[in-house]
Amino acid sequence: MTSAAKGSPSPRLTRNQAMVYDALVSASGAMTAYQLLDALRAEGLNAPPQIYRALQRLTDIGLVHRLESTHAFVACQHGDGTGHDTAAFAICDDCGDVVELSDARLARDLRSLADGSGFTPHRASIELHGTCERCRPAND
Amino acid sequence: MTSAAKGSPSPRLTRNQAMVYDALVSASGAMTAYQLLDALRAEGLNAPPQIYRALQRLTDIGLVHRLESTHAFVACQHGDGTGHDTAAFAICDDCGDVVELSDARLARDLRSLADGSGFTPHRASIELHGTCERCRPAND
DNA sequence: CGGGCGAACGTTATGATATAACAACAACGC
DNA sequence: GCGTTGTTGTTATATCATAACGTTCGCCCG
Ligand SMILES: [Zn+2]
Ligand SMILES: [Zn+2]
Ligand SMILES: [Zn+2]
Ligand SMILES: [Zn+2]
Repeated sequence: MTSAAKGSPSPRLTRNQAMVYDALVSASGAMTAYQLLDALRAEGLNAPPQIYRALQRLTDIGLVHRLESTHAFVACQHGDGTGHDTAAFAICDDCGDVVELSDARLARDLRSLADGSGFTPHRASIELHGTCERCRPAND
Repeated sequence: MTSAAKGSPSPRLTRNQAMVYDALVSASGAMTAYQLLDALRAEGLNAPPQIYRALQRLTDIGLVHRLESTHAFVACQHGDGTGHDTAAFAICDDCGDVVELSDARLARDLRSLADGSGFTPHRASIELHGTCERCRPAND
């Protein structure tokens, strides 16, 4: 029924989880929890916990990423959320567009940098703020 | 008088800014704005805007960094806050300790990764969560 | 000296983000 | 049927951050 509940490697989504995920996929960029709530009131979601619970599950299984620097959430741009341990996000401060970048070299550098100080990383949050290609000519 | 107002390249700090900065330097790790407020009530700071304004100025001039993933603030560990455009933070989820890492290779990789998608970065937020050296044996 | 002016301050109120807690309900194995 | 487990809907509350406004401070210049 929803675009996400089919034959993916992820566990099946509940109704609320699918609604939130579909909203994020339809959106061209990131959305905050309360933007999602506003968008989904018409479909029966009324209160923050319903949104945050769905987002928690979706981020746990890797279908959605949380952008710490903007308190927003974005659908994973790598299909089903499998296979990237170190993702970086390029966030355009002009238009809000978000691109998910993945790079093995970056992951390796981060790991070795952490190792150098005896740190064992479990997760990383890498967010670049700046201007995207489309917005650059305008404010050059 | 304060530890920061001397012959640095930064402008002199006001009384409130110095109080907040000193509190962060004294703290071994990061503090949230409201933790700072609680710590500085005895010295006359009463309301959130006083804290947030000082933090804004301190982060603008590079003496303090904001940790997006924990909504906390930490004094720059590179002396006076000059000369690092790409800092990464290793945050121990066990003890809260924060180490500021700086690496030219990481900065270069990030820049080339962004360039590859036409993105012009202005600032980066790189935060690693995990376990620090001292805490690792305990929960291995 | 004494305005004039811009930055910083103190205060009140409010906005934005996120979670605790609990009762009702559905799904499943037995 | 019946316990177990996880999801749901709901209310209330906690946590993080800023708007707005009048006052005071520091400092330059006439
Ligand atoms: Zn992804
Ligand atoms: Zn843009
Ligand atoms: Zn620093
Ligand atoms: Zn630790």
